[in-house]
Amino acid sequence: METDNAAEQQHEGEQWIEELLAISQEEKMTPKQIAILEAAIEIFSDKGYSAAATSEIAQKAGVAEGTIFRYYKTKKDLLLSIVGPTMSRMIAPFVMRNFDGVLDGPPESYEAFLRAFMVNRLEFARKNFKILKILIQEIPFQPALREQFAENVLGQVLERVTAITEHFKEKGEIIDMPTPAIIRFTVSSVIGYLLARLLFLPDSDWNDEEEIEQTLAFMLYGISGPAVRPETK
Amino acid sequence: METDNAAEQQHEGEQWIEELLAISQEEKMTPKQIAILEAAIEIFSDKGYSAAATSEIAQKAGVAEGTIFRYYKTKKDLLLSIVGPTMSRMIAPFVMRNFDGVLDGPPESYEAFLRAFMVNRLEFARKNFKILKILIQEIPFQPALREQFAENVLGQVLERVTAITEHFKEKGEIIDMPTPAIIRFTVSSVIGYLLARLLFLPDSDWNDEEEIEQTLAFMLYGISGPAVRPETK
Amino acid sequence: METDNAAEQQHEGEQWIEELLAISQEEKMTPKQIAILEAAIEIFSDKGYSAAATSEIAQKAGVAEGTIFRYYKTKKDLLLSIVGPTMSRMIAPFVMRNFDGVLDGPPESYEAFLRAFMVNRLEFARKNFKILKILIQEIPFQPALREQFAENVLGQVLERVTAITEHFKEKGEIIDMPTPAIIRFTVSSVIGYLLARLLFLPDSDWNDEEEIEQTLAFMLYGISGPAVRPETK
Amino acid sequence: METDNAAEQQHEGEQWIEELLAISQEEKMTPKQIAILEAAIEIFSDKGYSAAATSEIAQKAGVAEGTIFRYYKTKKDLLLSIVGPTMSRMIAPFVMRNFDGVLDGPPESYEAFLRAFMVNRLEFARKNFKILKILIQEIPFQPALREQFAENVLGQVLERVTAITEHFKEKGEIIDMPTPAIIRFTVSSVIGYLLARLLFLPDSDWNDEEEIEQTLAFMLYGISGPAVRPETK
DNA sequence: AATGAATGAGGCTTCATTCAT
DNA sequence: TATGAATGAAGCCTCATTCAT
Repeated sequence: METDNAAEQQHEGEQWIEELLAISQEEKMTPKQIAILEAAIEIFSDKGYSAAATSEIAQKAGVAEGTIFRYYKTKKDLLLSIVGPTMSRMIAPFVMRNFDGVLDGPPESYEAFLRAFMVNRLEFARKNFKILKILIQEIPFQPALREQFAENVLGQVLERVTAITEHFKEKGEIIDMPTPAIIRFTVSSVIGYLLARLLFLPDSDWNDEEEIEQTLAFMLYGISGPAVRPETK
Repeated sequence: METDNAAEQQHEGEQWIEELLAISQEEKMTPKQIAILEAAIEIFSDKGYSAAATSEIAQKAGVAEGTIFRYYKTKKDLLLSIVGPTMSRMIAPFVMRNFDGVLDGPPESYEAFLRAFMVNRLEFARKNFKILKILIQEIPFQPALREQFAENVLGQVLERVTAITEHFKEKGEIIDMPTPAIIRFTVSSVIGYLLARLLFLPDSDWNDEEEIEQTLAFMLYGISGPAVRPETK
Repeated sequence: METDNAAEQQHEGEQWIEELLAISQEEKMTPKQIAILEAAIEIFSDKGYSAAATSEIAQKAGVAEGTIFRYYKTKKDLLLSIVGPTMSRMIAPFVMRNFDGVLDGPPESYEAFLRAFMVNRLEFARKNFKILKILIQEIPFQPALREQFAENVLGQVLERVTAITEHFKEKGEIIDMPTPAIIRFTVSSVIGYLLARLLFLPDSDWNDEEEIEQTLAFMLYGISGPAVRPETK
Repeated sequence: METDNAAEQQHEGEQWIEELLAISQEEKMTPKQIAILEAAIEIFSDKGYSAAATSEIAQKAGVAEGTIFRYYKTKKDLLLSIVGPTMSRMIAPFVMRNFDGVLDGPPESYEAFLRAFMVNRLEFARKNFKILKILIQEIPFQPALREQFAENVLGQVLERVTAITEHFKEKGEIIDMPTPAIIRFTVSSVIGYLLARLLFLPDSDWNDEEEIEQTLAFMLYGISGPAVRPETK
């Protein structure tokens, strides 16, 4: 964590590099390849995939134009090499048993589960912000991405999340409403927070802990005041 | 409503044309100009602004490529001519007094207000879905759009919505939480519904009335079940 | 003459219009056609023939784009309609007997002839400056113009000027040097003055009468000073 | 000189290439870049800058159209890269001390100076004829060129030439007439010769040495014959 | 006679990709 | 392995010219 913060302060927004370095050791990436990815993320994120020029990426990476195409057959390959693995890591917690890494054991309560989930994914989103931006921008236009997304997220993740949701519904912690709706509500709320936090107002003073608690309270109890709460009549 | 649905079935996703035709009568658009806009919306929405070729737009519109540039000085002009006016109409209800057109009078309750708002904006989003998609995709890359968005939405709309929210907070219909957070929660939930309804699963069988009621219930009372509701302990 | 000066002061550099109006009465030009010529001269002169757009000419002339092509089949036609007649008028004095209009009778002396010639052609060049600029710019690129120029100037004019020059050579007023060289010297000197006067330094204070006398003195006696004059040794 | 003539006969009008090759060795031009310049000079000179198509230049140079833009960002850049350096070399003799390269020492007489100057600049103009043609054609329309011309020629050269002229005026070799007029006379005469020699009648049989002497005689003593020479009366 | 909407060929320029070094 | 010169297809845009009104 401390080294993490240090890295963040050194060059804000490039925290993804630690993840990438981990991969690079496994997959034997050369420094040039890393530089290319780093530059590509920056420029894809800034200008969009279509408007980004490979020549500009090469320049920013400090390599020759041709070098990019030694590592990635096409520009689209480069894009997929960036967002593909991130997509896998994005949904990693869901495909592990018992949400390893998110929860150390089986979640005691739905609230605890949601809280752990938010903390964990906020951290992830912060570290991979630029890549996620590229992913969101390009999913509508890249069938390859859409497919991978559909298979993984709408396939595996939804299945897993549905199971969890229904588990807590049976335990009475969640009201009796169609599971898809419940998932939609929670996902909307969490993503709403992430977008506000990282995209729309990244420079505000955010008290993450407090905001997460408020968002949790909203998801669980809504925003109705005493005047309309049935139980307080 | 019925004619609306008929139109939808005729050519799905081109409902915007009725809005546009209304404008065309006011602003005297020629059939060719309408065809250009129609084609541009389709192609921008499908491939993204940067990846869309003016030659393809011309072909789809059934005009010569040069004709596009008689009406719009540049490709970017064409983009702005599409999303600019839509942006204005997007926020139109917020800048009217008492939400004319959304509510006939001042809203009796926060719930009634939210319900009217959702119905109204869902209708709007449905009619302008492709343009809204273009708008969302391009806002990050087009300073001109960002500016207009910041001025209008973050300027006028937030001010208006804040006032309404605080009005109902004072009346006790909304719990005592920071207004920005409350706005974030409601906006997230509404947009979450719109996206699921129109973008992610447009082909599902949606019972809009019921979904809206459920979303309202979520926003007001949350998803906690009897096991955790404080008052039922 | 007085009206002439008045016109000059009204809008400097458009004196050609009087010549044009004279023609228009003969050739029945409509006001629109005159406006087109006027605009074309301005724009051809400013940006060059190739870089001038017919649309800009139409706009400046206050006519529709198509109207130009009712009077002139092509853009090149328009050019030729401007410079062709001016070319004829440029050499007009040479093809008249006894230089009518330049000299009232046969020239008494070579000096008198040169003086009258300079005064007369300076006046002409001043009135037709923009057209002459177009002519000089385009002669290298327009075979039609080159042909007309070769036929008229190198044909008729040179013949006439040669005759005059040799007439005065026989009378001993001009030294015994090849006639082509003599013509070259005088033409260079006269044109050199015209260019300096009208093109390079049009805003200087010019005393035309004095400058013409000095140029005459140069042509006749050169610039050698007493130290090298043979006769003054 | 002989090799020079040989080159001229091989491909007429491309003598500039020797100058360019000298530069290319210093500035490391590739053969393709030289071919592009060569083709551009030819075509700009033939059709004028505006009417020249980069596609035609590429074809004549034997390269792909895109290659031009690797070396020159824009078509205008290509133009400036051709005429800019030539402009510098055009005035080079004037900015050197004592006219190095034109005169070996300080000029003994005004006549000797003028003779050396004519020989030297005729040689230069012959070698750079096409580029000079482009320069003259485009100066009125290219502010960048006009500026450079004004700064260099009207700035440095005039100053230098004025000094020389006044030097010889003091020595009595030049008559007492305003210096600007004297400069105009000489420049007109020299340029008149160059144009006749290279532009108007390049195919005549020219005896350069004799023509230069005659032109010198004209500049110094004029064309008046014995009948009107004051001193011979 | 005059218009101006429409055309489409052609202009300049960009850029992903290749390949000889 | 890495380079970067070279490519040429494709992109955006201009403009002379036509033609129905």
